[in-house]
Amino acid sequence: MAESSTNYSYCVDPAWQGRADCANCVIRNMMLFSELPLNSFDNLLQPIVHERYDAGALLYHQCEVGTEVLSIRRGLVKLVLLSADGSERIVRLLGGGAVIGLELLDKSTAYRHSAIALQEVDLCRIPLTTLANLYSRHPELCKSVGLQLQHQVDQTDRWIMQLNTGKARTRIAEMLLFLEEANAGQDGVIELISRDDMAAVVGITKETASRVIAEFKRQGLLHHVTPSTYRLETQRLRELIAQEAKHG
Amino acid sequence: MAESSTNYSYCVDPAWQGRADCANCVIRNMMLFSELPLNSFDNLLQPIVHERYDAGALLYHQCEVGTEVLSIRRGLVKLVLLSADGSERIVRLLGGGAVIGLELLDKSTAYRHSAIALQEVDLCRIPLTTLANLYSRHPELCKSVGLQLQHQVDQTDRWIMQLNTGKARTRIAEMLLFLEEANAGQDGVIELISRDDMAAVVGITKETASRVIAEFKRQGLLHHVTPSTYRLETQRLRELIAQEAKHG
DNA sequence: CGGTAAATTGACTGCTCTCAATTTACGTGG
DNA sequence: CCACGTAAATTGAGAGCAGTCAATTTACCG
Repeated sequence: MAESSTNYSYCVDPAWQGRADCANCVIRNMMLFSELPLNSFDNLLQPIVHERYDAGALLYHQCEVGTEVLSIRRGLVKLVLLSADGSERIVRLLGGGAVIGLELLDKSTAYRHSAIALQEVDLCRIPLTTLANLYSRHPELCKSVGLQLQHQVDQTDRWIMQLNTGKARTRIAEMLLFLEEANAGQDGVIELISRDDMAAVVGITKETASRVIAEFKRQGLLHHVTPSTYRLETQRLRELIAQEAKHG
Repeated sequence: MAESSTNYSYCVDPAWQGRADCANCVIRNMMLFSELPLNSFDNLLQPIVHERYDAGALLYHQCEVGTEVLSIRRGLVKLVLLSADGSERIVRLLGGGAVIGLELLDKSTAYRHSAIALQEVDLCRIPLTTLANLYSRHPELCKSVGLQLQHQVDQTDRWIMQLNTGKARTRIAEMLLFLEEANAGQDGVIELISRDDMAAVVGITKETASRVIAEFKRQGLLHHVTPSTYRLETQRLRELIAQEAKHG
């Protein structure tokens, strides 16, 4: 199991930031406020801030008292649970369109996970007060929140079923296909995550993850494209998964 | 992994049923409609039906087209995902106060799991039309739905972290503690689930589950109380879990 | 009391973990 | 641009835990 030896740098001063322009948001149709009329964002007491973070940045920390919900515009974010003994487990990977920190709406004051950027990430920080403000004028916003939660439930169900069941080879294969979908992978080209992160996703050790990935490379299921990206042989990966399943 | 050799009997004609009396519901304060005024339930076009099922009854089936959300009043229900190869995985255990089938609100037509009673279960079937009806008059109902979803997210996170991580002994111990909480166990007395179900919960084989439970009995962590119930030594179980963690 | 399903137990295999060594990749500073 | 240092990834060897298959016992329902 992965050790939490890493000290994630807390990005207090993000590389890029500014007041968000929700009305002209490029991916507005996938975002939390997609159902709201364009003029809803005038006169907000607290502005919605648009920020950019580098890979590795800590967006918020488990148990930290929070006052903002984060809407991801671009890039991949991991939600991590820390256990008593220092090991950590990744319970979700979320990309553009996802909203994290929604547990704050549940009367609680603290975030329930640590959220860490796995790639360069663009996001909007939405203060709870702003959300309450918008909500009072647009109750239908609640439906969007419900959809967000339902998506997270769905992802976690898949997490258990596909990524945390079966042999290591199968799990890693499923994880690669998952990454490909999350990345909206052009032509099956994805950015791999670290072996530690793979291990924390599928519940094996980093050594086993490394062995499996190395084997996949040798078998031509993974092709080096650029220093940081790989192309997946998605069809063959799917066959491999089906094969393991049949064997039982 | 557990095989889906069992054919669950579809309980079309439940043992006990009648129109629900929501205004006088004994556990109204934990239910979906707890925030609604008492007179909201008059003039409903479609009645909310109260039903009772035996252990083993199939409440609904994965992929079945559904028109009702189920509010559990009493008893334990498992949500099961079936994989391509016939193996199954339990992704949630829900008791009184939980609402299942909420994925139907998400524009989808089919249930995403199979729901099966693990004990005698009392529940209310709430037609989607009734829910829409109530919702139009009481938008605050949306908040209750959000809470339900958030609870399910929280349970699934714990599921991955505690019940699907570590050695078999640890997982089973965590599962027993989970059952104890779900049962609101009097004095730590719980009704055990089958070894197959345990296996499908924590992701091991039924044989390993059996070995661990047998060992726990021998070590006095589990005491026979009645033919169907056992008392847990919760404190010692917690110590066992902490022990395994330290060893790492 | 008999029949069937569930649980237990055994023996053996095989996968994954663990610990350790080595190689590769990467960012920094010369 | 290259040299260097550190972190990440790869690989090996051995042990241990869980999976598999099979036999036996126990529990439960009629």
